[in-house]
Amino acid sequence: MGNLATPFSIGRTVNPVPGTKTTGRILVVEDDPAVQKALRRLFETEGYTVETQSDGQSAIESFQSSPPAAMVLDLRLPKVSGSDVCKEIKALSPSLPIVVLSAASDVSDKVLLLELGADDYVTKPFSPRELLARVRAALRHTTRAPEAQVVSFDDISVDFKKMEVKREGKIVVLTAQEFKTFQFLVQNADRVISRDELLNEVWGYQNYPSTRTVDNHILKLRQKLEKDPSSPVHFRTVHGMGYKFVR
Amino acid sequence: MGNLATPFSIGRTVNPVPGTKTTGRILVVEDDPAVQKALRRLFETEGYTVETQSDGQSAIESFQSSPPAAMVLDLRLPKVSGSDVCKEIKALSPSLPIVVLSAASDVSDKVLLLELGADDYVTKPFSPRELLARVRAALRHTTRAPEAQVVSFDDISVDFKKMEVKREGKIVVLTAQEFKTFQFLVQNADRVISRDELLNEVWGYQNYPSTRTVDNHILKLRQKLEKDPSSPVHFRTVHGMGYKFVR
DNA sequence: GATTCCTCGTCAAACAGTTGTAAGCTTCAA
DNA sequence: TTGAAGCTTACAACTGTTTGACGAGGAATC
Repeated sequence: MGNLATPFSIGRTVNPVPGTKTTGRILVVEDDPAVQKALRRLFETEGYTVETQSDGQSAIESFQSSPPAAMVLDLRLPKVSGSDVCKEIKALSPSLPIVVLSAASDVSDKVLLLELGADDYVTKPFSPRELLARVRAALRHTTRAPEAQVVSFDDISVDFKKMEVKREGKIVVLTAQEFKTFQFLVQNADRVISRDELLNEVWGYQNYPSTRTVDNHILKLRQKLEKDPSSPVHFRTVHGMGYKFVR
Repeated sequence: MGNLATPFSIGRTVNPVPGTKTTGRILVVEDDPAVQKALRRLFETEGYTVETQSDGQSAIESFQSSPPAAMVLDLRLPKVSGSDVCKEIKALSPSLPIVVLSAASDVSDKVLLLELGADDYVTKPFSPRELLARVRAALRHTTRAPEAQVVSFDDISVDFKKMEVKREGKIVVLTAQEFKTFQFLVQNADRVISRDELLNEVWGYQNYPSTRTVDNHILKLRQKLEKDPSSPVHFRTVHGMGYKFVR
């Protein structure tokens, strides 16, 4: 199910898997409990994980302890104003998408938003769908990595845009999950990857199946892509550790 | 504001192609230093080179000494007005994309903009993402080879200008939404496109229907354009991912 | 080298999620 | 008021994923 390339696993850079669903953790900063609740529901029903904070100070702390995939920020906040939160966070992490909620009067002032560094905004009262759409758009644009679109090796070539894998010139049909797994492995070639990591990165937070599931997907990939699936060359097992993809 | 995502803004297709390189030099003409700074940051984080000028006179001089790839121009400028700058530069170099920043009151009449020769405009306050999108779109105009106005395949031909689709020489009537969907798919042929992306790009922010709606439109397109709608050749389903249009 | 414990590969049934389709509803404009 | 477009809903049909069982193969210990 959902996945997102959690861009922020602890202390390591992970290649996001593009083309996956845009789920992930969203930090909602809003002081009105009613709105907070509504926003939580809105995003959760769409498969996002939601963290809420009611004031600017805790928002920044939360951001620092575990950066979310995107942020929805009310400009009217107690203590530290939303504007300051926005500026501060954008200074720390320019690529983090921030969508600002504001009263119409807040943004009457020329280009305030631009100066804040916010990516987008909706004015209250806003349509839930519009907010959703904007958050999605914001996420999508940052998620899209300008990575190689086509990778070839051996007699195999992969086109990530088309989501197409060829072997000896013939198209090999991979399922969505197989493809995501393959893509992650390819983009992390030569590195040993544990089942847990695969589950985290390819499957994501939402559902977390057993490690046997990973085995099965590796099995399928071997069957479909290895010359001799019983003695795999590319999809190597690292006993007691996980798997390693070698070109 | 016009809907960015609709393929019909300003008489031309906004085709958000992912992976498009966003490089080039942008000349920003803006007198407010704060806004100037914010714009610089906005574009620079996206990989553009930015040159700023604070008044019309220097803008024109800068343009003449080294023409940029695109221009962002505030209408309210000291000395020479933005309008005059726009006219003058468009006279010198009609193909240079110019996106105008204006207060809502300035452009009460769209005709004005046409007279100026501006390619697009955003009114303050604007969403940074929107400005970015419009500049990108404007750049694509000139950067890209002009897109085919007529596309043919199989026994189908589409004339995007006329908004006319023919099958076996006979006109097939598509509704507006069907046509937009079709157009987006055709212009992103071979790429797997998720329902979310379609909703964002074809439907846009203002209304954001359920993903089932997308299915229905695909259904209609298949019925109208596929030889055998029950085993579609062109409008392919990519299970768990979305759709892919193949010629 | 034999024994034991653990990990991994494999399979097919059960389950869950996704998509196709039709029918009804809402909206908007004529 | 009516009709067309397009959105929503419901559900069946389908496809892919997960699980659990079992045996084979490694690793560690003696």
